[in-house]
Amino acid sequence: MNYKDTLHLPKTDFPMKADLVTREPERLKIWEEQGLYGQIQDTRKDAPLFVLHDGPPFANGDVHMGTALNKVLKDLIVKSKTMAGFRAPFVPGWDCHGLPIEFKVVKESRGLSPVEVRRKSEEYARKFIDIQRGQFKRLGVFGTWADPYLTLAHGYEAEIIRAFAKFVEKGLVYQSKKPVYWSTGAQTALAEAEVEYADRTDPAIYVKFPLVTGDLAGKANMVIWTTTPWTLPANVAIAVSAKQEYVLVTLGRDGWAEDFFVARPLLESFTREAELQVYGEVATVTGEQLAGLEAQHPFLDRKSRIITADFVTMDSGTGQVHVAPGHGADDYIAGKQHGLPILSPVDDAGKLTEEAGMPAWTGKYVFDANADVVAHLRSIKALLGEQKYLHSYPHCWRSKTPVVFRAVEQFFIKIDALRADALKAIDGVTWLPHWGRNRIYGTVESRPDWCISRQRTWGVPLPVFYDASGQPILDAALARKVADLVDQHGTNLWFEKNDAEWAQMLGLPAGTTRRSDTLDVWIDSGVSHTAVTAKRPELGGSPIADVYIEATDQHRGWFQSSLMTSIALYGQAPYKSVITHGFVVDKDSRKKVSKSEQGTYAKPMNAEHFVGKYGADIVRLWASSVDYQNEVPFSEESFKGLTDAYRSFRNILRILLANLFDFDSAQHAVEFRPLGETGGVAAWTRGPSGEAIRGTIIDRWVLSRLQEVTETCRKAYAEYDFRKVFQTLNQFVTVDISALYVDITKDRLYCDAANSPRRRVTQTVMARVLDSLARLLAPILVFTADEAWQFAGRKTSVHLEQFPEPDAVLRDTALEAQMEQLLGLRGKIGQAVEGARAEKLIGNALEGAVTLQIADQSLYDQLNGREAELEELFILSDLTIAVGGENSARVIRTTRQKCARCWRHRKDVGARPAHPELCERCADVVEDVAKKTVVS
RNA sequence: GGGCGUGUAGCUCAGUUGGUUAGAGCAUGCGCUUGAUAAGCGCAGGGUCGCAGGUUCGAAUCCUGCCACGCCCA
Repeated sequence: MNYKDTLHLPKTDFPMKADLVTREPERLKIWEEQGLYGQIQDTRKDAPLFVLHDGPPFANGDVHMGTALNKVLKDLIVKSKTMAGFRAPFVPGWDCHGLPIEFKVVKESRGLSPVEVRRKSEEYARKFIDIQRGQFKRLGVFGTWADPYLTLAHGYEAEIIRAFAKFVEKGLVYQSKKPVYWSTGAQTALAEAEVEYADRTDPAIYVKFPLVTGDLAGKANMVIWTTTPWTLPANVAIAVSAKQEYVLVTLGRDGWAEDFFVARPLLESFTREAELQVYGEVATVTGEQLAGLEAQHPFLDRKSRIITADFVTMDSGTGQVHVAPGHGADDYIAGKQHGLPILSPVDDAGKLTEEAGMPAWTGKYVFDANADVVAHLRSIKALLGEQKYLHSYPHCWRSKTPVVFRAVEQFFIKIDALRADALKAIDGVTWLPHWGRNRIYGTVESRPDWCISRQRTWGVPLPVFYDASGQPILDAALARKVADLVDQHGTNLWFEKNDAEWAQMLGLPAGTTRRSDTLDVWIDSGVSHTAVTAKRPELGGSPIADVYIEATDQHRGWFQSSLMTSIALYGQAPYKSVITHGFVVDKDSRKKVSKSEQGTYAKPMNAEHFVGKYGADIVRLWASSVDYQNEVPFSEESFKGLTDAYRSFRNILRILLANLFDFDSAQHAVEFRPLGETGGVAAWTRGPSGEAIRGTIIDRWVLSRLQEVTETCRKAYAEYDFRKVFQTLNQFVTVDISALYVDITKDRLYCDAANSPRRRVTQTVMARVLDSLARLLAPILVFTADEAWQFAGRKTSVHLEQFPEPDAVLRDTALEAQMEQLLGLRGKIGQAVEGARAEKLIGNALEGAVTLQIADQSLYDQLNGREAELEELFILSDLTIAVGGENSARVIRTTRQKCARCWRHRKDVGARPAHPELCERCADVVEDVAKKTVVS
């Protein structure tokens, strides 16, 4: 007879195949229709507020795995905080202005007017905002997607200008002609964060400067070393090291010889590299003694003054440094100290101007002019040596052209006025990982004044007017008036109206002009604490957020720009804690995945590719499984491994659901109760009849483990340690639930009478595990957890729920320890069974008769007489236990008969004459089933 | 070149104040099951814990140096 029909086999419609790629969008649509995000906020209306403030991604390019990691991590925080009982709104944003967009637009169509460039740039930004928004939503990220914050919104732009007004009011803004990083490719000043270093070969030359004052006038020469010959037209001084010894030596070659000053430590390397002979030493002086003398510029009618400076090192060169205050930061400072002129005879495109004083070079790109300068120096016999010099040199991150230092009129924010407060504020912030504190501290400690003006079109205009004489009017009230107009009309107004119209609108005298400079985009995103955090009612009205989380490069970027502006505006940091994550890098090349490299990868790196191939839940599982605090190596291979982890989660949810097919918790659930005096062990009482049933070891153990897992996960979520959540749940699911609990309880679930107490106990435990698992997984597997929740018969989304609370009554550490021992014994049995199998004694373990020898007397005493429970626990038919020796197991073939229904080999098979093939338990069940069938 | 950080099995990661034979999941191999079945279970192989010294009865863990990689700075 076939008894299969009398079993309670698992049954569910929850599909084994996830098919996330088609199913996720359907669920997404339902969530949207229900307004799930709004519902979540409603359920948390009165809960304590937790604000994660979104750092705005740039509105350019597709969402790649790096962006996806960032956004998913944010979502994991927001969702886990929500489920921990907070009201955690998420307002996503985009950084919309800036060079990369303008660059693309200008490249596409040349010769556009500023107004047209801005219109196209906005179009471009909005296009990518839509693309990215779609991709972020598809990843299951919840937030106010219909109403994000955009730095190009009129209201936001107005706040930027108001912030500027405040800076002006506090006397933080000044204008100065100062050397800045200048991109000749993009024709603008660059922020430090926009500069990247790359190798480059330049001519390194030694240049003669004859002394023209002092005793040695006409008799001795200075000699400098430089790798930027094109800056020589701007030379106004030569710096020496005050305390350093300089030796006057006679140098020459091929019959020619002259006297030169050279720093003693560099004499050897200089003469070797310049291939000069040392004919004799004439005198020795210190740098201080040289100071004040003047040398003749090699090709211009100008004197170059000898000065002392700290930045002169003995690393390379001659110990005499060519100083061009218009072309270097150190040079500028030295120039200021000594009252030297600031020359910068280079135009926006990096071409030498007439001011350079060399008509033949006018219009030459500076890096091309190098060769002309060298040739000219050689022809006038001022060149003492030349080499090719490979060095790491700053380049523009956008145009990839080498950067020049160029002095232009720019506006700056005085960092010195903010530095002390900023450093103090840094120590009031929690940095995660903790070394982030040092990172930003060092950056803030050493950063120079903030150059906030840009010669670009796609940005917020610098709200400064110039009087008839061309002097800037730095006036907060005026800037605020501009802000009010911008609030209504947007910043396009600045470009659409002319000077006269602006003067009229603001009541300024005729002849007042304005310029086309825009503000550094780091100001845009840097004031989001004011334009968003403080302004959005749902975010609580304070500019201070609970947490910022971005990639590590933002220590120099957004974390810092936000900090400095916040210090200027409020005197405090805009965040309570800052978390950083590493970059996603290609596993093989170790190359960072970034937008500017997009399209250059051999392998796909777009989030869309992986979402479309595997599903968002897999991408999220990936994000939760990696060590995000470090660099995150990424390959499709390792990504595939996660699909297996996903499957184990899904299959567990499925088998739990399936085993609960005839379980109605209101009707069948048993109660958990402490056992009282016998200890913390839990027992159960059945509802209606009230008889006490003690759960078996495995039930009580799983419940205990569930409490531990719950506690661990809650704590890990609170510490943003998602990897730990992943590991913990993964192991719980694969080992404790799948390999142990589900496997062990199959017999009772399938074969016991439907209402058998131990069957209902098991289902009660499984229901509890399912419930906890779905909640604990919900922030990570947003779609799958919700799907399981729905199949568990819940009418609303799991995302409206809270995390389970660990129940101390159900925790039983003594039992856990005992289980540890039992699992050790289980291992011994497993090995013995394998052995017996290899010898063809048995096929499967149920055919074996196992004798288990237990070394520990007290364990044996506890187990003796509980063979039936142990047979179930070890999934055996025939177990005998003995004590002594060491833990071991022996297996022979059992002599017991196999029950045709439960397939176990039992002593009592055939005890019921009516059912000769069955064990008693199965006979009872079958008879009961038969009766019922007759009745109905 | 300087600062910060990282380096444990093919992959993703655990390794408590130093303490038995360094663990888990996945992957691999070999079996079992066919009543979770495009599933489930078991067993096995796989690591000189980046390298070299040192402290210690004992080091993946503490110290020093080096190597590789990353970020930041020059």
